[in-house]
Amino acid sequence: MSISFKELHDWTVDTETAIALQHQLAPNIIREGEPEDIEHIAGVDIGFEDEGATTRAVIVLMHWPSLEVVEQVIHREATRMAYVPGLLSFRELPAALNALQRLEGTPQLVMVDGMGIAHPRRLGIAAHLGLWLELPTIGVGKSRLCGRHEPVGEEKGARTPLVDRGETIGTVLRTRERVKPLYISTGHRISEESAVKWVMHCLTRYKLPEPTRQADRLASRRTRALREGR
DNA sequence: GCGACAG
DNA sequence: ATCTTGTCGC
Repeated sequence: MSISFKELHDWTVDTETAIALQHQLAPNIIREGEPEDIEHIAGVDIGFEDEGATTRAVIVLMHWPSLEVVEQVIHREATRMAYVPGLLSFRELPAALNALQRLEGTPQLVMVDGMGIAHPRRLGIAAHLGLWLELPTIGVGKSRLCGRHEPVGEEKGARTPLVDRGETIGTVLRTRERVKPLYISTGHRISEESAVKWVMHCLTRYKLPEPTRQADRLASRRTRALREGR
């Protein structure tokens, strides 16, 4: 897919600049909407190799509603920044964008590992990516960054709101029985309700929705093959 | 000042 | 995130 990459080549910034940028960008996030004419959904997964020196971005493009993988991209590049809670997007987005640029197809919805607006400054990696792509995005987190919530029901589909400073910023969702719940939050151009609905739509027999699960699976499979092959 | 802290 | 084998349980 074609994207505008103006600042991408020197995106490394210091902590204060990153935080200022988040404060500046967050107000532009659109927390409502119902993505339409969905034909393809993309899953984004970021991993690290060489003790963190290399960043690996995996993109999986999947057809809806068959959930069949139609395209995949694995991109590697030098890691730019260290991990700092709250500044994840500055560390992982460059690689994700370069990987997306290599994607031939274009998704109408994107799912990302991590938070959408369920972030201290309401600009988690999924929200930041959505703003950049101007596409609907959903944050699919495996653990909590901020906010509090009541215990979640045990049955699949059980949910409870994630609240921070009096504001509902996401949904804690049980995607499978006897497994830790996921933290779903709006990224951009989609309502919380719709975000949860799409995650549910993409669930099969696993904890993660297919887009991110397939991206994860592809990442570990290739990494393993590479290791065993040398 | 003391914890908490996506991936 | 990543390092790592087997093992207990639905």
